[in-house]
Order: sequence, then C-alpha cells, then structure tokens
Amino acid sequence: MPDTYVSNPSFFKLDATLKKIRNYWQKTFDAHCKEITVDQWLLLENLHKHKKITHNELARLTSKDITTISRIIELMVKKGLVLREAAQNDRRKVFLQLTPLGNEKYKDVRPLVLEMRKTGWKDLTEKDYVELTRILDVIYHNIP
Amino acid sequence: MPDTYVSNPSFFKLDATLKKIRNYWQKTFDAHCKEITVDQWLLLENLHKHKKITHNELARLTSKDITTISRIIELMVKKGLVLREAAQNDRRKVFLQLTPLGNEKYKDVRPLVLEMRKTGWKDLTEKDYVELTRILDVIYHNIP
DNA sequence: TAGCAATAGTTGTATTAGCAACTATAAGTA
DNA sequence: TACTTATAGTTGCTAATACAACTATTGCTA
Repeated sequence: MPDTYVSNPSFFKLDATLKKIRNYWQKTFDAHCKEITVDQWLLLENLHKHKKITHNELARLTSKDITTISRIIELMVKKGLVLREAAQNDRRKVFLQLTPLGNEKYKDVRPLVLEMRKTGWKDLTEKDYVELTRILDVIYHNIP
Repeated sequence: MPDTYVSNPSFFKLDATLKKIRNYWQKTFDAHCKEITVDQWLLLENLHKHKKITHNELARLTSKDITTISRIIELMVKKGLVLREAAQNDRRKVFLQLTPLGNEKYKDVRPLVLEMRKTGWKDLTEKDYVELTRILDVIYHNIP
C-alpha cells in the first residue's frame, strides 16, 4: 500500500462527514420542533423495530456503550417516550419499550429522516451504496 | 433511488466504523502510555503541519467547533504541548504553536498512527480509497 | 451448599460536541 | 468621531462517549 493512503486522513474524512450529517439532522429536528436528539432518534428507531429489548441488546444493536444507553434511555424515560419494565425470570434484566407517546414520536419524526437520507444520497447510485458499505465493512473488520 | 438505500442505515454504519477506529486508536495510545487522546492527536498533527495558526483556523482544518478547539487546546497547554501567543497586530487573535515537548510528542506518536492506518486499510486497494473519498465527498456536499 | 465467576445495569469522572450568551477588539459607516 | 457591525475567543449549559468501579443477581463448580 502506497504511503499516500497511510498518511491520508481517512479517519478525518469519516469524522467530518458524520459530523456534517449529524448537524444537519439535529438542525432539521430543531427547526421542526421535534424535541429529540440524533442519538435518541437512533434508539427510538431500534425500539420501534424490536419492540421489547434490554439495555444490553440495544447497546449491541446501536454500537453504543451500555453506559451510554443507560443515560440516553434515562432522558427518554423522563420525556415519557420509553418505559422500563423489570424482567420476571431474571431480576437483573430490564426490558425497554416505547410508550404510546414514543410510538407517536417515531411516526412523527420518521418522514423527516427519510427525506434527509434522500438528501444525503442525492447523485449517488446503488453501486456507490454497495461500495461504501463494503469498504466500511472491511475497515471495521480489519480493526482488532 | 430505491427505498432500500433510503431506509438503510448508512449513518449508523459510518458511526459504527468511526467508533471502532477511534476506540482502537485510543486503546493503542493507552497501551503505549502516550497520554494523549485521539482528538488531541488530530490537533497535534495539524499544529505540526501548520506551525502557527489561530483557534479559528484550527477549527476549520479539523471540522471542529471553535469552543471544542478552545477546550482541547486548554488541556494541551496544561500538558505543556502547546503554547498560546497573543497576536501583535490584532489583539483578538491568539496564535497557537507546538512547544518542543509537543514536537517530541508528535514524533513519538506518529509511528503508531501510521501502523494503525495500515491496519485499517489492510486488504483494500488504491481504488477503494479513491472510491471512499469520492462517495464521502458527495455526501458531504449534498448536505446543506 | 458455599464460594466464585459471569452477567445486567448504574454511578463517578473525564473528554468531546455544539448552541447561546458573553467580553474584547477591529472594521465599516453615518 | 460616534455608532453599528463583524470577528476572535471564552464560559455556561446540556448531551453523548468510554473507562473504571460499584451493586445486584444468576450460574457454575468444588
């Protein structure tokens, strides 16, 4: 591998792109008074999809630390979006699920998210999507 | 664009990959007792390259908020890596530059970074690098 | 059964992130 | 010159991140 790749800041480009996306999403949420953060949205999306899961499972699904999950969920419980429910057969576990308000919020915010994804992918093809996915997967699995 | 791309979590994959890289870098720094964070390294790298720049310029170069720069630099000054120097002709400006210790730190950490970049790019080609760069650039510029 | 390891989750602490509000200085304009 | 606007940077606040240390519970094993 030529030194140019090695010295070229791909990490930086990933970081800058992600920050741009994150900022755009947050500003759009704010502009539409959705009162939700980008990461809270990610948890909302996963809770909507998986219905009833634990902190640990949510952490694995979102690539977030379980302590981070614990704190974001705390905020979402305070907002009335999420319900914590102790598991019957294992008193260490806590099941998480969306409240009716949480489900409403999901339906309310989702169209915005679809629009924003479209905006980001404008002028890119299916092949580009496959390529990006492939390359990121290789990088991900290269790292111990 | 088919709905699969729109609904597919490319944001999530970017986030997960970046987190994986960031974690790996930090753990490697820690394992070698470099006493530096990933973002402090990014500033160190830019200060080494540009010698003498302001907070604002550093913010633009790193895609970071100027408040974030201000606080990271604060920590680096405390560590003796960076020197703040008031500009002569404009008393609002502060020039930043590496101390001799900062330059040492750069030379000390850089080999680790090169190694880690190689690890991440293992099994990927020059074409992959160009593709990734191109796609991320398009996404970046798609976003208002 | 007693003891130890593993698992689920929380709390403490430090770092990064970004917005709003602030001070200080410089530049442009009536 | 006086007033307004723009620029450079800091501070307050809230959120997300990650490691370490902790509690509580479960499972394994001698």
